[in-house]
Amino acid sequence: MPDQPVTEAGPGSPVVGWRWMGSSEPLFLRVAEQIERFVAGNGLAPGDRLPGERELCELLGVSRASVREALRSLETRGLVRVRHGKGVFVAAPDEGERALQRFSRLREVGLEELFAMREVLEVPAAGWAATEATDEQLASLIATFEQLEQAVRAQAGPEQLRAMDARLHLQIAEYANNRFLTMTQTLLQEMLGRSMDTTLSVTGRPARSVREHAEIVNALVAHDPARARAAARRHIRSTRRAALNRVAEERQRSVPPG
Amino acid sequence: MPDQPVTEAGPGSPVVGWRWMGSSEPLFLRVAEQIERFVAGNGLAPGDRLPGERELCELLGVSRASVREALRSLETRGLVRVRHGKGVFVAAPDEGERALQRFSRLREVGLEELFAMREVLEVPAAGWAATEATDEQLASLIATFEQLEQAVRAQAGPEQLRAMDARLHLQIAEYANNRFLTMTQTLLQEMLGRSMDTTLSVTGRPARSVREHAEIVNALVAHDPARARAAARRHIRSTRRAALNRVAEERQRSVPPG
DNA sequence: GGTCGTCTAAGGTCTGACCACTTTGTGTCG
DNA sequence: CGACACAAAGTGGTCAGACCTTAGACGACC
Repeated sequence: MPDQPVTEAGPGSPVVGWRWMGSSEPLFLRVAEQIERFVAGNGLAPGDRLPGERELCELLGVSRASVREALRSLETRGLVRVRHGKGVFVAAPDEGERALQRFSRLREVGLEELFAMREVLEVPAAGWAATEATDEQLASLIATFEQLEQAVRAQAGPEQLRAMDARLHLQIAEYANNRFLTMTQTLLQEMLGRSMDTTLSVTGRPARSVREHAEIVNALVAHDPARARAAARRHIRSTRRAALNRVAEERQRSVPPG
Repeated sequence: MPDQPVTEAGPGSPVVGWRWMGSSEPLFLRVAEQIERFVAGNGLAPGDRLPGERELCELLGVSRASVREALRSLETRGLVRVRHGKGVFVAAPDEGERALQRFSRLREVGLEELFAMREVLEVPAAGWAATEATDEQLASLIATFEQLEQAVRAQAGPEQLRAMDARLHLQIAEYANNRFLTMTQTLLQEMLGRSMDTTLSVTGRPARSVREHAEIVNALVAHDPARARAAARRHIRSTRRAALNRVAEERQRSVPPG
């Protein structure tokens, strides 16, 4: 009985058309999309009111429960504001919220861009951390470093190595005492992890990586910002070189010259 | 008539207790909170299953519609995953998503931190933009600059000045051709705007601001990265000094020395 | 032994009713 | 005439119960 054209949907407004059209995507999701389209299509601006729940039901040919679930979803996403006794309104997500949403959709960023950002963020972070880190924090940092060292010696899997590497850098960022920086660095590491085929993660030369990390940690322990910055810069550049080379190799292997 | 104990809620499970207990917070919101608490309280880990919808209804003493709306909200926030025919599960938001959420909750960041980040981000951005911006982009940048200049000449309100200032800097970041940087810069500007009392926005000395912006724009037009970086650094530092001074004054005025 | 139904539990949707909040208009009283 | 009170309409909020669809498990049949 499903997979049939919905009953008397005359040529007037076949908004839904076919129910269960194969995809079996939940109804409320499609309703949410349709409401989004409605807003965009009719050029509704933030603050504008859109049809009431009951009206939307009729418009879209679904029950009120589905419309309400769709609205809850849209409201949670900040696209819509539902006000008891007044109606449903297009919300005005502040610029920051919108940027965040675009951020979360920004899945694919080039490796070059990400590595450029690493240098931008991590070099000053290392400098600040050298100035500001407490002895306690330095001890914790050393512990993390030693774990990394041990993991390399034990020839741990690349997945694990990458996680430890990320953790070390994140820790340094944290000790720079700048919450915005910490957040951004977290995001960056996350996207880097996703962008690199996990297998070619820790740049290939674990031994070298350990040496470079050691230089950074030593500079931090010595409270020497300039040396910390330099060490961080060297490390990131070397990592970048290795990663990009790998990617190039990979590409060459899959698409042989012809 | 509200503000009364809900009817025959015996001592069995007075989970809800009083409806409309003053706050009139929608039920489904409270339900969502309770489910969150349930997950946290019982130490449920990502992947764990939580009680079915009908069970939750009974547990919380509400209807299934409310439970479902709450779940929709939680699902949209990525805290929960609802799977047809199987049940409701605690979701495993990836680290990036969680960082993003913390980011959006991170409302109050010190001005010092934000200005430090401005320097970190905008100085290299100016350098890259000097190298990479196309003639077309430079023309657009100049247009923006002239609008700012004109606004200053016309003694526009601080609100508007700040918006134009933000737009100019955002544009530069964009021309650096690094999507991650652009996003981060957008977020930063947004938080700066929120952190400064809007009135003390554009640092006070509009004329000086225009001159400094002019230096940056000129360096970009000349495709001179070093000069662009230097100009950007000067501008940000001068802006920071002015802003922090203002804040200090403000504080002194409201809390006179004792 | 593998395959195919059937049964069960779970989410998905619908219906219609009623409750609560807002606004508005209207009517009464000062 | 004006101000306040109340009632009605419109809109979101909640409830109750029913039925449908899906996923998985279990058992009968080939």
